[in-house]
Amino acid sequence: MKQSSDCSSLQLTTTQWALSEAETVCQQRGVRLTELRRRVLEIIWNHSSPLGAYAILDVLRNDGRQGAPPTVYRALDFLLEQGFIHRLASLNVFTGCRQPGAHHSGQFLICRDCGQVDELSNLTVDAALRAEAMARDFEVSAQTVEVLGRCLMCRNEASHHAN
Amino acid sequence: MKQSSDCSSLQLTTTQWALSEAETVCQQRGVRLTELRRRVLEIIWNHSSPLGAYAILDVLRNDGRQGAPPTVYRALDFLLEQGFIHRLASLNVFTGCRQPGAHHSGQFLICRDCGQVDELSNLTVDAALRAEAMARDFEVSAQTVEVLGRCLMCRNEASHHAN
DNA sequence: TAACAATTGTTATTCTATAACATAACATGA
DNA sequence: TCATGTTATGTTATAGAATAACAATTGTTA
Repeated sequence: MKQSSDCSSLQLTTTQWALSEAETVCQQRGVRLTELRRRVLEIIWNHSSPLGAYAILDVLRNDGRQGAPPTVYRALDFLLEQGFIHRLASLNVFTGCRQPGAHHSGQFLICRDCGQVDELSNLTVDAALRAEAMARDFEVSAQTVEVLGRCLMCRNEASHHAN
Repeated sequence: MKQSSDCSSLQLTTTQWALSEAETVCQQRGVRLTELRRRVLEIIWNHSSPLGAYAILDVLRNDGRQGAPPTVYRALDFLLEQGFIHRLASLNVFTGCRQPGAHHSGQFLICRDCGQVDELSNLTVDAALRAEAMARDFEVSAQTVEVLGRCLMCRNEASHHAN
């Protein structure tokens, strides 16, 4: 069994942890985490909330790198394929995956105010959806589970400003 | 308790049923199901699979009606607000709601081959997501639950062509 | 080094969605 | 009925998201 390192047990930022995990997985799989791909992954993890493709492109251009949309989308496609990031369909944004390389679909709580995302792995949800699919002879290839709402901090903010 | 009519118990097409339900709900709410809104709802229900906004626009233009994107999007916004249709975020398409007016989020099985959609109302999924949210002090405003895959018919098609 | 594959650069285009303002239809009270 | 305000639609332009197609570059391997 592969022993996966845990973010909290090391003296690393989450970004550093994510990058080194990605390096490891890529080596194991014989695929290349190029400078560009690495940088895009870093940009995503450095940001507190998920980023859109064009926001990532802006950062790349700030780096001094030349680039057009395909540059970003190709890197994103790679990172998605390898399971290093997730795409949130309801917002057209990308966020780092907490179980890199696992190729899972993921479930998300998304705050519509601050944009922060909480990634869940609720087996009940997953199992219930698979059961529904099976009952209908439906072959599942991907799940999109995104819960939009407001986090505690933003609710407190809002009620505070209301006074 | 309001007695809601059921599609299968009447000699109506599903489209006719959906339109008359919408009429009723609009009257109850004092909002207007205008010719345009009614027609957009009809277009969506008449089609076997969900439609994108621009596909709907094409149909409207075929009707001879003049129109630009905002024409369609405003009608869609109204229908979404009233709970007569759903938007499938993973495909950027719109599909008729089987419980019109209920303002629920819905759960969907979407066949990536034929595009057909099955709308679920799985309480376990809903409850599990709400529980996760509550545990994190997260206030839910909408759920996006979309399962992408292949329906039985399309799987049979595929294996048949493979021979 | 030659040849091939994988990656990135570049230009253009398609698809999705909204901003902003003009016009038309509807409702309401004087 | 007409003046007024509101709601809905028409219209033009643009923003935002994603991909097609081809060129140039880099990496790898025989």
